[in-house]
Amino acid sequence: MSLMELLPVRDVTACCSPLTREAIGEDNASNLASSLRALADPARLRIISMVAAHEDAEACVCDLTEPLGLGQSTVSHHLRILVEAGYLTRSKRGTWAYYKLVPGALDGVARLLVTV
Amino acid sequence: MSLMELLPVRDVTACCSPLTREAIGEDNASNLASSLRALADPARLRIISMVAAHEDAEACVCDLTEPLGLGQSTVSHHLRILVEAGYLTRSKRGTWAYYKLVPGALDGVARLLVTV
DNA sequence: CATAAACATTGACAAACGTCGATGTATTAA
DNA sequence: TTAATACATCGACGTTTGTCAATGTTTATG
Repeated sequence: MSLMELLPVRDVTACCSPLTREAIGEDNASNLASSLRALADPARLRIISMVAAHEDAEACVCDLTEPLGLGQSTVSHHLRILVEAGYLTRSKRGTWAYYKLVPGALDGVARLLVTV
Repeated sequence: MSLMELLPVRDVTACCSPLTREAIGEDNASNLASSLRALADPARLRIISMVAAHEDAEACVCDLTEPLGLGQSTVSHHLRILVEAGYLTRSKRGTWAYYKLVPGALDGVARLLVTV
């Protein structure tokens, strides 16, 4: 178990000014890189997109496994990364775990990339 | 030498609609993931930021090596990834290689992440 | 031509990553 | 209580990644 797993979920929006506005510091660069690395995977991008497109804008693991063409444990793994990075929330109801987008999380990282 | 190196530099802006607007396809997810993976490294984020902050908004390898605290070959490696991903251009003058931001490249990927 | 400078490329290595199958853990249903 | 379902976690694996030292390449200079 790494240290990262014990820390609270990352708040992507609480950071620095846009990347090209002023020279980014070492720590902010590492944080932003972590946020981007969580997004930089085809399966995880599709998960985010599928969650957003799903009714009530939430989805359980079972909704994602088959369309992704990945094993259940792999999907759980990706969801975990997205939750820890602050892009998704998890709420358990019965035996199901429902995942939702965190409002503003994607916009927060997008804001840091924009140059205009 | 991989196939990727022979292809023209990726155009990040020529892609799909925002990630959360409609379900992203498999190919678009892979392409966007590649674009994000190129950004998802602290050294490369700092390179982009330093190039933007440098005078005339361009910098050579020698400008970057020391502040990054990385070897010259490592910096060249990162620059290569950023050029191939379409974020930087390279122009050689004399023995120097000058790197500049590709206008709109960062905004293109930011646009795909934004939800509003 | 010979040397030096700036950069690219190669090869090697350890660390991180994506995937899977197997197992563990709640929760519901019979 | 037993069985089944939905999901998380673990262990193992092949692949990719970031880094460096060494070498190759190009351009300017003596």
